[in-house]
Amino acid sequence: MIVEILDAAWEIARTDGLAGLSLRDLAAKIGMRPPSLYWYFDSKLAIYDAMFVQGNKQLLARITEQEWPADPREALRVGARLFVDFSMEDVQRYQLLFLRTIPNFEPSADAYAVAMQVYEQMRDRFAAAGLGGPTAFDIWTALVSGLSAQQIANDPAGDRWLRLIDEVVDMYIDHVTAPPKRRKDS
Amino acid sequence: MIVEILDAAWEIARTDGLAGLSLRDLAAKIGMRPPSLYWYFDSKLAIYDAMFVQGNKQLLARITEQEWPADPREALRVGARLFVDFSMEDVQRYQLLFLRTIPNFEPSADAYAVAMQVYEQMRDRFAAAGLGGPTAFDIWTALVSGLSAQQIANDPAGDRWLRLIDEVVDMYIDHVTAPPKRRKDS
DNA sequence: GTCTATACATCGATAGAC
DNA sequence: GTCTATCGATGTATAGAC
Repeated sequence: MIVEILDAAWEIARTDGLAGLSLRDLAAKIGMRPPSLYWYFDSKLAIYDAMFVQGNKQLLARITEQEWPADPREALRVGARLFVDFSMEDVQRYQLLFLRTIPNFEPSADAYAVAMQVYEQMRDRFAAAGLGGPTAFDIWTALVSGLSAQQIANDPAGDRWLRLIDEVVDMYIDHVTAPPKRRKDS
Repeated sequence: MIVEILDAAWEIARTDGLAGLSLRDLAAKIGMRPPSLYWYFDSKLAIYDAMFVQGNKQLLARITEQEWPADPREALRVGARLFVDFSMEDVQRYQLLFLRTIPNFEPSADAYAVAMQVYEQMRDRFAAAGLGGPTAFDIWTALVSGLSAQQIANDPAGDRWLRLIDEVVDMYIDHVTAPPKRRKDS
């Protein structure tokens, strides 16, 4: 039953926006009365919390199922595409997982733990490719996050930033594999 | 008076979230009754619209006032820092201007025109630095957008991504000034 | 310009019967 | 587990007096 509720919640979020989700509509969509929802969830925020977990688990599954090329360049391309695709697929899910947009909602400890699993999976996969330390990884997350954000905000139905992935990956690899340069301020 | 209303609106948004803005609270904050607001604005969305314009004008002013170094590398650093600083300063403003988070709100034509001015200002300044065409600019906006997004989402009070700006700019400049390489897929 | 009064919808949540 | 009934708050918006 919980699964049905969450499915309906996602569906409503996709049409009315994440903040547009109401317990009335949610209950109606599954042929229930609003109070019945409280048998499954303590509050509306608890529903957001469960959706947050669900979304992160979906992403985690993608990462696990993905076949990861041994070549670092190819691995990065695959990883970036995976993330941007996942974000574009469902903008409301993207908002819930990666932007702080619902007032008073922050993931519970349990939910946050799942999000951390996603982060660690990506970081470990990144480290396995031998592509540098924590700073390099922060730059990498900024690149992927930026491509997603621009794609979703400014060309949600197109591929204006999606198609830049290969070039960005090349830029990034050239950078992290280049010999360190003296800069005037160092 | 309009200015007072908008000031109060921003203040409420900063404490209750952008979506948490209510005409009741807004009127109360400036010693008015809710209906009086309708003398100044046609609706609540019109208030968001005015805030959207205000925020974009603030950013436009920053760009105009900024002293822009002649050296492209320095100019990019300054530009990136300007944008990330501006975003971090007021997360709710960042949400309103750059994320689509309020259900049913989209900027009016007039408001959108101001946003376009910002975009064109940045694009022209970028072109003036002789740093390449439209694709290069799209990559640049993705970089800056990604640094902002990560900084705000994951280290709002720190500088974990802010301090990566110099390195990212170097990476970017190395890329756009490098001789084009043959890639295996080209 | 600002008010009182109020309409009217919607919301999250609880009590308690079944 | 699900319901009816309902609370109390909140929301945007309008009519009309002053």
